[in-house]
Amino acid sequence: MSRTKNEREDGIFYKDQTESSLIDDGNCGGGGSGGGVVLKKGPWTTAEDAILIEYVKKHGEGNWNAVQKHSGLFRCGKSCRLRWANHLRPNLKKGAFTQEEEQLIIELHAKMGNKWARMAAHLPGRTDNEIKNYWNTRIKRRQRSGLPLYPPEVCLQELQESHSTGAFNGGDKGPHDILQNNSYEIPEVIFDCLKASQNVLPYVPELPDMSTSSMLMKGLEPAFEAVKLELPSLQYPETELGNWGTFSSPPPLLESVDAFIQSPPPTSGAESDNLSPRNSGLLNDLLHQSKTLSRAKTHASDKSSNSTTPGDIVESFTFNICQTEWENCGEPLSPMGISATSLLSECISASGSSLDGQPPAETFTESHVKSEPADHILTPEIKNKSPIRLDSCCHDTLLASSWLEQGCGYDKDQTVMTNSIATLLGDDLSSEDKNMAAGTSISSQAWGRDSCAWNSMPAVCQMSELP
DNA sequence: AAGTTAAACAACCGCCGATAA
DNA sequence: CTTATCGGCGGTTGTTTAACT
Repeated sequence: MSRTKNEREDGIFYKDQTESSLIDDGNCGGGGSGGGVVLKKGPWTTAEDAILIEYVKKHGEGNWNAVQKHSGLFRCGKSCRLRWANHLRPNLKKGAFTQEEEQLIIELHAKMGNKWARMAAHLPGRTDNEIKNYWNTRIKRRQRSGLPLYPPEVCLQELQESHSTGAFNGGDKGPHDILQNNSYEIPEVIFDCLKASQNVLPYVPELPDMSTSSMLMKGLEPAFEAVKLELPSLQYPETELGNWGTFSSPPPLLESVDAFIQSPPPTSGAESDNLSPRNSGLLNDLLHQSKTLSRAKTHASDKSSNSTTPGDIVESFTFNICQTEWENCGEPLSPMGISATSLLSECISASGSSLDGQPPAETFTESHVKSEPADHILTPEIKNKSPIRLDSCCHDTLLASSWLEQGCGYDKDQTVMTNSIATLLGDDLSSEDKNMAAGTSISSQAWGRDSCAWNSMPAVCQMSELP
């Protein structure tokens, strides 16, 4: 699509241009640059563009708030900067991304996450906004079709790079790492685990930002990570929500979860850094994982529900693997602490307390990162490893102990757990979960022990309770 | 042909860090 | 040292168009 509104609408105001003009709210144009002047919003006209171009030619970039003062352009400085950066500045490359660019974006995103500006620096002529839009569209598209966001080769490449660059060197972050993540604080407890389990979690640079469930998913399906990490928190594809018909849990429940997830932890501000917006991907974890699990579970019995693409099959397959892995962990059935504790226990095991001198993390990686067939993963060897993880699953110091203890006692007192969850998540969940506990709802499928969604929950707790 | 959905694009908003006053 | 301002960034929303039913 090469359409440009300004070309088409040359000189013609859009409806909202004439109606939505707003007094500068201070956020835009800062400092009342207009002194109450009504600043225009909405699409730019070519006339405005010309003014801005002329202004920049004369005065150069920067000092954007002066544009309105000196050029007669009724636009706030921010708007001018954005317009210039995204559309008017020279050497901008227009048109669709080339395959090379797309590949680069994927690779860069695997390294950097949602650092659009940094990614744009690697793509001459492209803007962060373009890349961001591309990526968001890609996410939707891939998610809709049930495909992993990252191609396997990218995952492998990242894995190899993370190994070869020593990116897992604990507190000694290399320049590469620092450059890319200089604003991130890596929780020590997580990091220590990671140091010992490099193979499990190949994408070091992303670690501070990802939910623990995402970390686990990395181990299970590296390509899946970005879907969870980077999906804008409120851009839930409606088709996804539609898939909740498979479950009895409606979207509002998830919103509650999301609110819970995104609520700043009560303990400290530093932790909120770790719950930066990108961590909002957890809800998407829930959505996508649940959807996929649902597909996986219902695939055999309900082939008529949706047309199934090969990608769907692959992903469902993958999640059967994932699910089986969790089941094999034999961890508590509670909504709390499953995937995360699995992961952490994996880390703990690998960090020196592994049983029988086995390298569980390595095995883990061999099985999943390399995307080996499920029959490999489902081998008894793997299953036999489950006690190792189970062994330390409840040692997770990151979880609220009492709550976790309740959670670990799922079989004994799920009601207690249910009430705890309900306290946090509200009545919607409460009723759902009670149904589940009572075995009266099909949501048990979604929220029971097999549930990736529930398994994702502890990530929140853990991340928020990190020191 | 009309309605619906997905994709692409543009722009705004809010937050945050840097820096000048 | 504090405050205000600016610029940048990432998230989100809204609009338009193309494709599909």
